[in-house]
Amino acid sequence: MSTPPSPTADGPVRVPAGTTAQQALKDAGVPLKGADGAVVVRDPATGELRDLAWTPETDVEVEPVPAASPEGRAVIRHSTAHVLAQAVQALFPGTRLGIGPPVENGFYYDFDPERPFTPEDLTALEKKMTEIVRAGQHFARREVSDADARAELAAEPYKLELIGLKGGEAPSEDDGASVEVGGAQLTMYDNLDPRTGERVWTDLCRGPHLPRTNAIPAFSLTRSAAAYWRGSEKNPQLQRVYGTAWESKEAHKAHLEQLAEAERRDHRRLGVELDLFSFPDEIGSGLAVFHPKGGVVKREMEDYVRARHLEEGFDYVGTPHISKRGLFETSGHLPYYEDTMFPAMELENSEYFLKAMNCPMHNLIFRSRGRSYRELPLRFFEFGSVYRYEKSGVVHGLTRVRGLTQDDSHSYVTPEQAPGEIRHLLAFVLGLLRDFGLDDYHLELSTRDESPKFIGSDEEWAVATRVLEEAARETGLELVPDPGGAAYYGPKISVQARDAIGRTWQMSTIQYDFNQPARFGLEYSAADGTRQQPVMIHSAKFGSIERFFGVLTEHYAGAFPAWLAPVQVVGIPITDEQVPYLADVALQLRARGIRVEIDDSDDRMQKKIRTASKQKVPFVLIAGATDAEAGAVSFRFRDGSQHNGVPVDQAVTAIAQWVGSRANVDPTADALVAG
RNA sequence: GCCGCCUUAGCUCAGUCGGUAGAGCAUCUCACUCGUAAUGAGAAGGUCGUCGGUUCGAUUCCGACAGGCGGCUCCA
Repeated sequence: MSTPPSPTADGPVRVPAGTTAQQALKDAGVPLKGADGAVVVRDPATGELRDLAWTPETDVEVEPVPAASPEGRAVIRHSTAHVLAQAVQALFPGTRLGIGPPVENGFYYDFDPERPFTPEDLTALEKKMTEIVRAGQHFARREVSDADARAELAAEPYKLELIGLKGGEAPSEDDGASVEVGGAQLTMYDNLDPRTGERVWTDLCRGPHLPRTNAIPAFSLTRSAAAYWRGSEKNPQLQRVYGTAWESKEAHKAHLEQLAEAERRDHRRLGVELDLFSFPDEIGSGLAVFHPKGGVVKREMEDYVRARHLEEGFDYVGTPHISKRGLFETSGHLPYYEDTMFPAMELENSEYFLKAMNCPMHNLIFRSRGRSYRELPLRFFEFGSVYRYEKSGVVHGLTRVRGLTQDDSHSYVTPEQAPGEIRHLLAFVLGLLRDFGLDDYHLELSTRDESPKFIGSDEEWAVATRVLEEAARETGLELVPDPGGAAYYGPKISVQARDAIGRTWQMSTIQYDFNQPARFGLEYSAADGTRQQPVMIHSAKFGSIERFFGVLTEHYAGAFPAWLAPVQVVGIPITDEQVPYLADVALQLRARGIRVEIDDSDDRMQKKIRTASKQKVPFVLIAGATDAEAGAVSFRFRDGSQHNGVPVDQAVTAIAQWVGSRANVDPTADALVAG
């Protein structure tokens, strides 16, 4: 017996009036089970998704939506969220319901329980959910009037609030409320016992849902945490339970494996294992120290970035870490950021702040003497250390710290030069990211919204935004709008890079600023002898060195490219006899600038290989008596491949060339021979 | 900042129903001298995050603080 081909899986299916969508799909041979099976249908008249039990009043053509599609997964996850809520109310009677939408890779449901959930509670909930899924309860849609819904949900204050929202302003998409009360008509979803038809549980919900709970192929709960009701810190906090659900057990397993991989790559874990950096309590939260091995990687990054800036026409400058209050008043930062800066120190009747941004100091360098149009574009660059008093709950490894170093530059240009300068900066930062092995990215354009925090005229914003947008479009990269995400002084482009396991990170930013030049009274002499105000373009290429360090560590899972690796070569003697021989090889490598160590410990050589592998050293050179007599060494690479009996001078040259090429792929026996 | 959880040797973690603690790895010493991911034996290492309370006695129970983790809010 074979499943008939489903030519209609992607095409429309006719649902006759008075027939359920499910029956019509079945008659048309559309699969209803498995990852390709339809879970809901799209009503082309409205574009909305409908339950399979939907029975149209007139003939209609619908599109089946398979489980293994973004919308199909969202339906599975939304239905699983309902099962979770039912399980919570079964195990913890009296718990009130918040909202429970699908999200990327899963779902959550917010609750107001008697007490917060423990990990054991989650295990018990998962078990209860499995029972509910196995029971095969029907999800039954029921339209209700607002008044009836209010009566029915008298004990659910949060749901009542949502009903209240429906009448007034539309619930915003991003607080998740729309999944419950998105339409004009309120609906309830009843979970019915498949044998008795008895109503087991019910929830205010817009739908659509799977036909039955046992149509949920695979799910698990992942964690619980607090979340503000409707996303505002002014509101009380509810207990949010996160879970994931998928169209198949395989997809579920693959997702859990991806989470495990992310954990293995966590830069905080690798930072300890590879002895790269730490956050001593004695210094303070969010303040990193780099150990010698991390210091090597950091310095290689900085050296390369500094060299590239010089090649691209930037002038390297230097500025102090603290400044008097007036500077940040002039720049206009203080009213916006004083509470996220470290508190002022009082000295000699002046208040000094640790700097949280570099631009004001660069402006002073610009202003230190008269400037000519002939000097423009004038580009100041430095590794500027800044300090930001991040709230205690947001500090996170190297990606969110309180002390960081920006590879920060400010280009001063004429208004006419601005578009060209932005193109130049964009090409530069994209090239830099590529040089470090990040080559998959999209751009985000952050603009102002109606908030009063943005300064400057509408026209100025319009010009700046248009200039940025045009330069961004020219790259051909995907451009995602981010309204309201701009800095107070101007719009920005940010580069979002995708790492080796598909996560995106905000890296570079390019900001167009017409405000600070005015506030600092910056000017240059134009060709006609008049004094003109330059435009200032802020740009951080990595964002912060610390953050980029963390991202690279995770991107490469700690196995840095050879040119960045803290230790590039480890020499392993078969017996102590070969230590002097390897020491000589090491000397030759060091003469070529290679970072090499000899493992002359009294471990067995197998153990030394294991140690070098765990340290993710790109080149292991092994030498025994055979090699020494032949004037050769034997290579072992990270992937376990070997290249034995290589004459020393060839080996030294091959390694030096590989490192010098700044290749971001792992060296292997084949690659080295080919190279 | 808010909510919850966590903090025992350098790392990962046991354990003590209240009577001052243990393993593996790492470190050090000795033996072994070995051809591509763990040789064996021994030693050393902890005022159980800090401060306070309860108690005859606190690493254990309670509280505060610090640091960490997961979220939320925030992110120039």
